[in-house]
Amino acid sequence: MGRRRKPYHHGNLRRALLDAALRLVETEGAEALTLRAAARLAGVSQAAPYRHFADKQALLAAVAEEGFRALTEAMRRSAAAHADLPLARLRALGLAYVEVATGHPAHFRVMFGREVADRSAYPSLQAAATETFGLLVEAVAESQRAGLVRPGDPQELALSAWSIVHGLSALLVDDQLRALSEKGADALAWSVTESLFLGLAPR
Amino acid sequence: MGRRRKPYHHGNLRRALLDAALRLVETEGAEALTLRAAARLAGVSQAAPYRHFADKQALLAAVAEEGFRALTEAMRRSAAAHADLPLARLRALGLAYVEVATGHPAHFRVMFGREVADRSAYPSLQAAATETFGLLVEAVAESQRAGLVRPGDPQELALSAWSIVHGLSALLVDDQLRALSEKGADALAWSVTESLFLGLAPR
DNA sequence: TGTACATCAGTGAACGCGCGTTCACTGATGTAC
DNA sequence: TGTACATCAGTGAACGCGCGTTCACTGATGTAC
Repeated sequence: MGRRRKPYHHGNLRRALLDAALRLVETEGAEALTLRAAARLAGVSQAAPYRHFADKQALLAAVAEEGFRALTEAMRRSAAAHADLPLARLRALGLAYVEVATGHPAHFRVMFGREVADRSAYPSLQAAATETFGLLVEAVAESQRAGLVRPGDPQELALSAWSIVHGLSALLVDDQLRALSEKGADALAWSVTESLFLGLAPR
Repeated sequence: MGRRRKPYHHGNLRRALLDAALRLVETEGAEALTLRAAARLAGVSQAAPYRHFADKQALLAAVAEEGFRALTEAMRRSAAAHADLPLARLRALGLAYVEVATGHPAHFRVMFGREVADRSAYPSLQAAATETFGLLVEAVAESQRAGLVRPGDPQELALSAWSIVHGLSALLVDDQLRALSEKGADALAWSVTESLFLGLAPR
């Protein structure tokens, strides 16, 4: 009762800190993400985050994990549009990957960079990343069953797919292609997945 | 004449700072590279570097540039072993790329990361990177002339090649594949370039 | 060959900064009886 | 339904740190005459 403008307890500070961290990363880049800045943005004292995150690494790991979840979600959604076309599904996964990466470059960097030094200390982060890759493996296997992808260890073939879309994403995100091509990320992603299916060798 | 153990002038401090910076990056990672640490390692005062580098960015840019030069050199050397086999040359370039990256992970990160915020401020860095990519474009064009790579804009096809080897390199360097495969980097690079040539689709 | 002097390459001390983290604390909540 | 008390989630001040950068300086070098 009465004014509750500044309640002592926040309610869901963990969530609020995570949101603040995401906003910081999106708007000012990964190096702007400090515990103090996140606390500031969430409107609490600089010591408050320690009730919810053991240290800075833990916050970064949570941010990275959330990134993998969002990526997986976007890829799944994108593939769902091609329910009964295995190859189109596989390609949609790749295109979505590049789109998410270029749409959230700083977040992408946190997901893959060395900011989280020891990933094995954060099993749920590890799991989220594995799930993302799993989508590709599954789609490759599916396409193999339909005779649309050549035989071979699906995990090995999926790694090629992952490499090519991850590589393009990294080059785009790191602004390496600016001088090279005036094409948009989506056009490049289309061209690169084309090469992935056809190969460089003539048919 | 006399003792010259501690001459006032260093001789080639710029080079010494660059070497120190490289050693720091190699042994302790990119975040250990500070102007002060480089000065310390070179045995000069912390203000001395400013005679040779405008600021920290300039040192980082020089480190990155040196990385691209070494990469280009390694790729060239590697391709030279297959003088008259265009496709083997192309593959050798890719394998060398992955080998250099995984052999010098921290250096690789400085080359591609956002440490150097604005690459366009360092034309010679820009040029060094362009030269590296140029090797791939040239090798693709060469293979096309020999009928070993399908027709198409060589630059576009080379981007696929770059993406796939860069992606694999990035995933390896960022320790993303530990859980996935017990294969070595070279075996993965071999498998991935195989996919690049053959494509995923059956032949 | 000698000398005055401009220029260059270092020194050493200091600045201000924001950071991660710790600490003793206090306000709020919820549970046992 | 009321109350004592343990527990929890925040506060605010402080710590030590290493960093990039600036400044007035000094030692060394090389060049004009």
